[in-house]
Amino acid sequence: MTNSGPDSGVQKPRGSQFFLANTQAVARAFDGCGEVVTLRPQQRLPRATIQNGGLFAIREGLLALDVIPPGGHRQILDFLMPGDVVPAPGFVFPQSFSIRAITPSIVMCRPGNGASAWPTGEVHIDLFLAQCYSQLARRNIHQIMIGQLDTESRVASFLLSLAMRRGESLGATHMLELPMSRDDIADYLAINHDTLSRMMMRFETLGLVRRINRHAVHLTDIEGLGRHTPIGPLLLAVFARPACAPTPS
Amino acid sequence: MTNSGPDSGVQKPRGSQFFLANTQAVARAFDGCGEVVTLRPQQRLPRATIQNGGLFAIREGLLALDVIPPGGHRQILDFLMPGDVVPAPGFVFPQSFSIRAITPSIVMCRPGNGASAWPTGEVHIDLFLAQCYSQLARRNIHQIMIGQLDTESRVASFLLSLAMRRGESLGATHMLELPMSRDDIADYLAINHDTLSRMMMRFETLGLVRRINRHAVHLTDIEGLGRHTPIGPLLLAVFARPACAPTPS
DNA sequence: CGGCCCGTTGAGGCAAGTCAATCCACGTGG
DNA sequence: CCACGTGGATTGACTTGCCTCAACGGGCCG
Repeated sequence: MTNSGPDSGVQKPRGSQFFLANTQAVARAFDGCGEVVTLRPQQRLPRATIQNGGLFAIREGLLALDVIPPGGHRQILDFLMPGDVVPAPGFVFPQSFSIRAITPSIVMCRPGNGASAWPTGEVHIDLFLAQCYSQLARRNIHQIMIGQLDTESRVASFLLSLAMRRGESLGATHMLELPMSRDDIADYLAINHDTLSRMMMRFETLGLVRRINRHAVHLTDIEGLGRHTPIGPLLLAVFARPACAPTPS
Repeated sequence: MTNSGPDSGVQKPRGSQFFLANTQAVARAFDGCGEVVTLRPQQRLPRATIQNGGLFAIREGLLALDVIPPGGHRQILDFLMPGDVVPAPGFVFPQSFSIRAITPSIVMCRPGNGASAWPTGEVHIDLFLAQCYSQLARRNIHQIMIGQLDTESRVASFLLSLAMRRGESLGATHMLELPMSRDDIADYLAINHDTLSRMMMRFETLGLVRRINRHAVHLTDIEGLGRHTPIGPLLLAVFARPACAPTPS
């Protein structure tokens, strides 16, 4: 891997500017064509809304995309942030899927799945294709994390990817909020929360992170964390920019 | 949803007819706008082709979508069959991803990712949105399989899902070809091939399957297999129809 | 007939899961 | 301002399912 080294920090200055642009573009595209839902923590999008199909765009807040298969444990497929767009048709079995707010959130819901839902030829559709690809890319990475990394690598990858998604470029150190509970993180990483806790403690004794409180950690050694995951480059490629969005012409 | 209950068996006569229709629609949409590549077993799509981006449609054969992260093991994200369409932008890190033929295959490659690649307003774009959603749905299910099922359930789920994808509706018994190697299956299920082998043997002694030869098994007790996976309804929803395709109006 | 590759077994170890106890942060009410 | 209760987080002891590694077997092809 060529860029977990010292030069990996070389900043592509895309981060927050692009992020903002993307979020706003999404908001514009959804404007006036669907309901806007406000959610309080732990509240879910109404099932009816989900079963209507369509697209969900995150306007504000942090949310979790949950699945609870019949007779199974909860699993979190993704954490959603402003600018993310999730297509309902990906939820093949709507009663098992839900979108749950972790912090107070605003979600825009746009009905209709096909291109016909948009005025023909409009750029919006490219935007949503890009979002769709982005979702796919994230699932692919997540799959790799779950499928072949051990606990240590998973946790390190998670912390790094979250820091990357949070927008700004990464320095040597980074303050990271973790609004979600340990259970949420554990369910995202497909490990149990005891093991997660042990691993976080281990990272602390290794001097990689410092716990501020329940909902915030200070990543004191980004590069060190990077050495604990084999997929640093992949994470950068997927999470360091909000989407494989088309460059606006 | 309405189709997990006992009435879910109520056959939407989707199976093979729809499957054929879908495959043909995809072929038409790709016709004349990109190269057609023929692959022999274990051959991969040229890296250059993948890095060009665009979409890949399977015309014939069985293929595997591989990832080999830098320094990691091979992982198979999906098995691809005729009618499937995979968007390259999902491969965030093209040098890690590849499309490999398992049986002799034909793949159509269409350049361009955005809607602009298609004549505006054409139905094709709906078709590909649907395919994109279908990919997403499959990744979601796969995630659940890897993330929370034990070995036994994974193998049972795999056998069932493969039988479902093969088109026809399932009876009490089913002849299933397994053109891929045990290693391929193991890498798809994120278990090692020793464990997989043990599990297949176990299913045989339980009377659930009968091994015909290296590349074929007879599923002698579909319902029994179903009792070994908690996610039967999910599998049906995702795999029993080729895609969440738009109903042609 | 012989070699090779793929698949099947077996023995043993370890990482991670389970279960249960404890700790701590935080809010509440006296 | 402090005792108290609650729920999340941490820790420890124990168990186990799966991986590892190594040997064996059996088709398949030259």
